Amino acid sequence: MTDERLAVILRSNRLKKTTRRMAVARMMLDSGRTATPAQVWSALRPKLGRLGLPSVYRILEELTEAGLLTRIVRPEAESELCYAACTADRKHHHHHLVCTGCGRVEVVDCSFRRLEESRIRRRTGFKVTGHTIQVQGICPACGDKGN
Amino acid sequence: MTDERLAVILRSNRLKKTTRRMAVARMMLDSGRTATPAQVWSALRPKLGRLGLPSVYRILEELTEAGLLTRIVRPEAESELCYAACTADRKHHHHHLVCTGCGRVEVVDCSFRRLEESRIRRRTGFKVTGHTIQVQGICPACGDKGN
DNA sequence: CTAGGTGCAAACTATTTGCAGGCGG
DNA sequence: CCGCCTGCAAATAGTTTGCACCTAG
Repeated sequence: MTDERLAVILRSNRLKKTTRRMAVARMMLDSGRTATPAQVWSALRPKLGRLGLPSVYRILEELTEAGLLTRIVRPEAESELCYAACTADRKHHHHHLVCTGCGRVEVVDCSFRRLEESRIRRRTGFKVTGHTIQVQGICPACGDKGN
Repeated sequence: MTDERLAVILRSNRLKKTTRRMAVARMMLDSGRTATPAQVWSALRPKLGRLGLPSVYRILEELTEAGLLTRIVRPEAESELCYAACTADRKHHHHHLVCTGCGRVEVVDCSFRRLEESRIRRRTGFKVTGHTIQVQGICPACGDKGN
């Protein structure tokens, strides 16, 4: 994504185009990988001079709110916040596929609703209102390295 | 589950049959609902006299290790530990269906592997190594109440 | 200019650990 | 009576908040 497009998105979410926001957004969008607040902080602090960890938390949250990022749950560290860029259309329900080797994130569209909801209702009587699917895997690059 | 059966499971996991462990296990098994450490603590403290919150954390962890409980992720409070009794066979891969009304937990067997893994591999090249599915819904009892 | 952004310090929350004393087998 | 169990206090880790100063628009 271009800086211009990014700036437009920030503006339409009433967020000023600041050095820190642009840097965080750039890093997340360009890497296509998961990152924790602490990881973002240590990656950007050298380049930005002073950078507060609380600012990183705030910015990641704002960018998520703005639809640029998404929260990722890593089963091995559920309690730690983790984000990834997500440029997929929000209206199109989808899931994230996370490489346990490098943190790379891919989007897969969702077949869960169609396939499972009626089956679950029939068997348990539960009316399904939502679901969270997080798929772990090894991306092609990491797979090649490993073998 | 009977107290005898419970005691056997504790013993086979090299855990002594103590008042606290039995009380926590009983509460979780009998309710069939999710509970956080703090909830377990406030429910049992009156009955047990002194009970340390750290003990509750330790016991919930041990019972999970012993296969009596399972960790539940609630999307609305991901960072807080939460457990539920899970008597389903571990070898039989399954998912948990959590009622957002009352915390009741049901088991649904897993159709994800069969249905999705090959599709994902074909489309993205990722080799799927694991997945977490948490389904939220409204149980029949809560549904009736609501309407 | 002025509202929003940011660094820093400090507060908070949930969780974990160390250890002295207690209790089950 | 030995070694696991537990309460308590304190430490930790991650996250959030308050506030004075700064900067984009």
